[in-house]
Amino acid sequence: MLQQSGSHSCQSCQVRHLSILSRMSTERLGQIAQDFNPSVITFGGQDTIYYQGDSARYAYTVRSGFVKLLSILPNGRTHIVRVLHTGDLLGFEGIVGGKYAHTAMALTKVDVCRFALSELMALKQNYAEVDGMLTQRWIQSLTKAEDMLVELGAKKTGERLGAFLVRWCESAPKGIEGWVPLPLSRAEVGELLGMTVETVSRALSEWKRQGLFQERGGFIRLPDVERLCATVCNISRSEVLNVG
Amino acid sequence: MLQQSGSHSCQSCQVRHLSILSRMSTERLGQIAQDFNPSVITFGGQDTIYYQGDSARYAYTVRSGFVKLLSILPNGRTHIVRVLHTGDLLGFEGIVGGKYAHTAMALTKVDVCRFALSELMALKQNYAEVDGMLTQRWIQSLTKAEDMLVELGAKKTGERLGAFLVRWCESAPKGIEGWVPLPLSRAEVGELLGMTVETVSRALSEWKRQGLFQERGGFIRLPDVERLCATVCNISRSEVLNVG
DNA sequence: CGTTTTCTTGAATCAACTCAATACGAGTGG
DNA sequence: CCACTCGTATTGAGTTGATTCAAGAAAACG
Repeated sequence: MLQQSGSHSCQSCQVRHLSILSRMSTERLGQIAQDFNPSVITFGGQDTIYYQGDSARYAYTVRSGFVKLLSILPNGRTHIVRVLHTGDLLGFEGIVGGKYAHTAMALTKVDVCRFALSELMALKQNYAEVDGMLTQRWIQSLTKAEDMLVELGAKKTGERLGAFLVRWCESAPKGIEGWVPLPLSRAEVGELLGMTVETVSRALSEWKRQGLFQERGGFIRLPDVERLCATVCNISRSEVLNVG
Repeated sequence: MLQQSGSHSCQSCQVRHLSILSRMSTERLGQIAQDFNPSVITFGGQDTIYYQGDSARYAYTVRSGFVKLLSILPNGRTHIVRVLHTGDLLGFEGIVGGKYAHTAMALTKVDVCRFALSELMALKQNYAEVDGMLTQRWIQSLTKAEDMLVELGAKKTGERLGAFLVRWCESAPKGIEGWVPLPLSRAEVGELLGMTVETVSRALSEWKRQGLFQERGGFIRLPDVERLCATVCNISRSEVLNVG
């Protein structure tokens, strides 16, 4: 499934406040209309948005749904590098080296806004607001990647899974009554956190039994975050997340 | 040990070609002299350049020597996030959030060029060459961090160590006859790759016996990279433990 | 409804860790 | 120069956390 619904107007975009254009005034937005021609495209779950190594012509912003970025090793193993949702930018790394660094795959039905990298670069040069947002995004992605690196390098499986769940529930778009969508299979969680399906399943089952974790049709809930953190490594929430 | 040798001239800088100013013409360089006032500072091995969480006023470029960036977890464990050498930029993340994300520590005697973040940001705004270089650096660090993430998430200890050695020998400044400086203790290699001192030591000793790895006073050499890779990827128990 | 995929659970195995002891090397001071 | 220390590296033995292999149970799908 792949559906293209033509060019949209940035002015009327519902998720612009989450995008790299969030700092732009409405009048400035009008100016860019001629040089910036994004398309809105819809992908179905499991669809590939682009492939690792493909020559990169476009970058994308997620309008709705979830996307995973994965790195495929020569030996066939795959690792999920990042999971993206509304407002996140992907494919931008193409401006250095000209190739996509990962394969981007839709985890759910996904709406993206697609635009040429060349147009984005022009925008960055001519509009300080865009340049500032891009800078901010990179530093944030770098910080996030490095945080993950520390997770993988210095923590045990249980701690990693616990920290992941807590962070996910805090950052993902919330549903009702604390139920948060988690469009990842056990296997995918494993690929993200560097552990096997079985290990993920065992830990989640155990926490379910202890009333620390609930799940219903693709949504999850953590009834007692403090206690989960304590159980996982006998430390507080802030320590699990490594925040001051 | 900390020694400040006052402001230097970018024009006469020996390592400018490796820095974020590499793309600037000599005449353009003259223009920035009034607004850009870097200092050259020397640190001794083990000195801390800045601390994780400190409010960030400066960024630095490594002129010579090696620097480690480390993340310290609440439970006391530390993880080395990156090792930097000549030409690398550090501390730049301070422009978002205003704090350093890591502790930067000198592994050897180190010369850095220090400049105010505010000055760097002004430079970035006024000179497209600098902006371009920063962008490039940023994407490269992100790509590197994500590569490391995959290493930690999807590979076993031997594979990680092997890959690290090969990469190090390819990217570090070379000495004579293939001897490359490695200013990291076994413990530090472990902190970088998420394994214990003992595991690092065991693998290196084994490879030494097999003639795949040599070491002399802080310098290392890989006589047969191909065979090392072959050995590392066939993770047979008898080979690793040398039994049978 | 059966079929397929995903999830769970158990048992056995193994890689990597911890603990512990020894060896090496650099530096210090008698 | 040797004995002493201190930090680092090596090596061994035992333990354990996580994996692999395998078999059921539960969802999801057409």
